[in-house]
Amino acid sequence: MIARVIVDVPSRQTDRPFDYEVPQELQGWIEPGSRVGVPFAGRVLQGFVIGLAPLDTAEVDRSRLKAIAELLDPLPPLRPDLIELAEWVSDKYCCTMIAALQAMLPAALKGKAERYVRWSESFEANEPAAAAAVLLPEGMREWLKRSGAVKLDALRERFPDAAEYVKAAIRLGLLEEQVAIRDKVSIRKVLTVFPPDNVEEAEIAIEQWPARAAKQRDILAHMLSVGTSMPMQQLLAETGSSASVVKAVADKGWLTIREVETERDPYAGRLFKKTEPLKLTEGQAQVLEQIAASVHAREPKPFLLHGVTGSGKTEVYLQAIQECLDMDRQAIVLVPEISLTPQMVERFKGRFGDAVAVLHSRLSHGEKYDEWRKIRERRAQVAVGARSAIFAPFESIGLIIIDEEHESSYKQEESPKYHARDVAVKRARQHGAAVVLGSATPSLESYAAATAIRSQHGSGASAAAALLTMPGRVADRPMPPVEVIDMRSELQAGNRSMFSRKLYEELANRLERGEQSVLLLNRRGYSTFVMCRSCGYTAMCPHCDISLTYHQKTRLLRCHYCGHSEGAPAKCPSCESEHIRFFGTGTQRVEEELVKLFPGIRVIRMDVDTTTEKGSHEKWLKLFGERKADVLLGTQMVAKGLDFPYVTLVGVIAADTSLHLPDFRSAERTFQLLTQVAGRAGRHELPGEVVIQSYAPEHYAIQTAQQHDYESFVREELMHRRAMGYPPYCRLILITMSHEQLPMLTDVGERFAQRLRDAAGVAGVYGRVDGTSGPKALDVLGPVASPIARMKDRYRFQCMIKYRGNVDATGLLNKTLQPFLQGTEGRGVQFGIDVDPHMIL
DNA sequence: ATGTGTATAGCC
DNA sequence: GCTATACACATA
Repeated sequence: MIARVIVDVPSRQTDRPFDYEVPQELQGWIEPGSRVGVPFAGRVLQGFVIGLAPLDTAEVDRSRLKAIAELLDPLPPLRPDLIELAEWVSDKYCCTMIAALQAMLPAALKGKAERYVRWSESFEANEPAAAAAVLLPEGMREWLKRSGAVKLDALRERFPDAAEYVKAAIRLGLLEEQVAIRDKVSIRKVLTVFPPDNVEEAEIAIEQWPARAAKQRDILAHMLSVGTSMPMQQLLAETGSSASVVKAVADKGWLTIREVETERDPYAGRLFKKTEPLKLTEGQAQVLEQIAASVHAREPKPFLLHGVTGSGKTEVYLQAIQECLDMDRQAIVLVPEISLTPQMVERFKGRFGDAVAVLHSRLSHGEKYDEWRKIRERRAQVAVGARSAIFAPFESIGLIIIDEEHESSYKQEESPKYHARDVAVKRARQHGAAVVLGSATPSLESYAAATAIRSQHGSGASAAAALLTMPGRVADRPMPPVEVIDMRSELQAGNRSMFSRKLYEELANRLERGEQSVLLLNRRGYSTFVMCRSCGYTAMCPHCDISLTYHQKTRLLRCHYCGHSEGAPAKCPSCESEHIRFFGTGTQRVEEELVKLFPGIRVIRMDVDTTTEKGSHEKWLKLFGERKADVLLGTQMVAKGLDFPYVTLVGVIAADTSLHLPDFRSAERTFQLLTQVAGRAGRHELPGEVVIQSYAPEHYAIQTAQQHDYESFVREELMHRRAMGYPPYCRLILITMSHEQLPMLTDVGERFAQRLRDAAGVAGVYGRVDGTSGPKALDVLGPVASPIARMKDRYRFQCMIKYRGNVDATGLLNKTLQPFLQGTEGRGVQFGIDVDPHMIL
């Protein structure tokens, strides 16, 4: 038997299965999905078995075939459907198979090889004279014989200058080298104390316990009164005793101490109040009925649920999931990372209790691994999590929900650069599951897929979807009135503050009434750079074409892209002027002004500076929820999914900073942000109000957001996209190439682009793709210098593939790239491919 | 002939 | 990505 193995080498050259013999003792253990250690180019690497085959089908000669060295898990961590999905991902997003496979597993399972050496008993037995003659540093011989296999690192640490001796001993055979793959984290074990089986006897023993061992007696009595096992730590805390005392009782045979496998539970000790299904509004009920019907029919059908903010989408999700669980099938709920707040988790845990596994990036590797195991071992039926939860190892998925489907956090920016929405649609097809894409502001791609636009052009990013709408808020609460303030006329009227008179007034009102406000600063455009006010010098990264950002906490300048950091200069390095200024974050400046205008105001500031610590995000929100602050001030993160009853004012400081970025989605992003943040006001009894400040109040993205008019926005935006020839009227693939030397890069870039055009020509699809609809076509734009023209000391150029209609663009790209990289032409040039890119910048 | 450095093919 | 290998060049 041979196994086809994908090895853990992130390179296109090794991106294919390698054949290995399955050794006798591992027959029956190894299956598709197993994680193994295999010898590869003179070392041992982790790999994944993606298939088994008879020995005679091996692609290389028997003599060249090596055997699998190690099996890493008793149960294969990948299910067959996930292997198939990985193949689909690697195809669609032009990434390596290993990158796709790794994306499906918790990081804890990315094992690395560790080297060991051990004293060879057999060598010593066969050639005792030679063994005795080998020169080794003082004490090493004894240590090695005593300790069995020792880590090479440990050996080096203990005998720092022994390299030559050790190498010689290995060459001779006196020391054996071993390699094993070790995981980053292991299953957590907790010392646990068990009470005695025979309670009566123990009670008698307590009566007769020697008086001078009162502490021991107390511990046994405590264990008896509790009656169940408990962690050692807990016992010590409850009795105020020490471990040696417990051990003494155990040695007498009255208690048992054992290591017990446990889970790291990030929500341990938290009680979630059980909630019952709420009565649905008519709109909610109709939507639920359609989704439930699809779940029951096991139809792999996508729905686009367009529900205004506050229309009660979450309750619909909850009840749809219940339908799914009743059929003994499982459900995945994706939420944007940023809105994966305790509030959100509480709603799911409250309804489904322990059946919920929560997966998000703030968990430690170990915690994530444990939540993942809960799913694989069928102890959880609902996975709630960010992007990567789409790969939750369920057996039979009935429903996949993507909340706030327009969020850009569903697109992974590293390889594999997948979009969770598209993966969801594919996975749903595999399982016969329904998909619900929910949003108050659907992405144009999804909206186009759910309406006629797609059928006209056949080029939507997602499959055709059915459109469901919930136009009204729960309890018929009105959408909050939105006022747009023209900041240009504020300036004309002599107001040079960042607050308009209106916003100032409303803030003052809220303070007086004891109500709360949310202030949003559209962060893009503001940054924390360093500039000299005499000569205009700005601090740049020496490795990347990007300005350094200033971190107040550490007083360091850091590069966002490569991590380079340096001390902040006291005077300008260029002109020696003292007038060098460190511009703080935008939110910081707003906070300063708020405090100046409203002395005594309690402000919670949420931005990257204040929320990097684990749990800090939750902490601030909790404080705000308890009304311990008057204003919640922040960047995008305050716009998402928050729900506080006393928030009656939402202010947007500068609505249009994101409007004029050179990105075709900038209007869409602005509209989404404004609509979402406006939805934070007046969700409960108290009516809400929204104030938007802008320098471009006539822009359609701001006008339509003011009217809460999604349809009008989409109509206008689609016209622009069509005129400019942008998605959803075409599709894009961004190819970024990088090299240390510019001439080499431009040369290779030109040649590769030409090769692509030739390939498209041969396939008969080469042609201009612009706004007008037409037959299928593919165009290659560029190469041009990337917006960040140098990163980590490498120059960057990019090409854009633009295509329309049913063109296999990724296939064409793969077929062109493969031979290009094989040959000597593309030497040293790194290629990065982003299918359906989000960041054009 | 032997050592040191550098480019690169092939990894099963 | 990494390593063994080949080849170039210097050293004795």
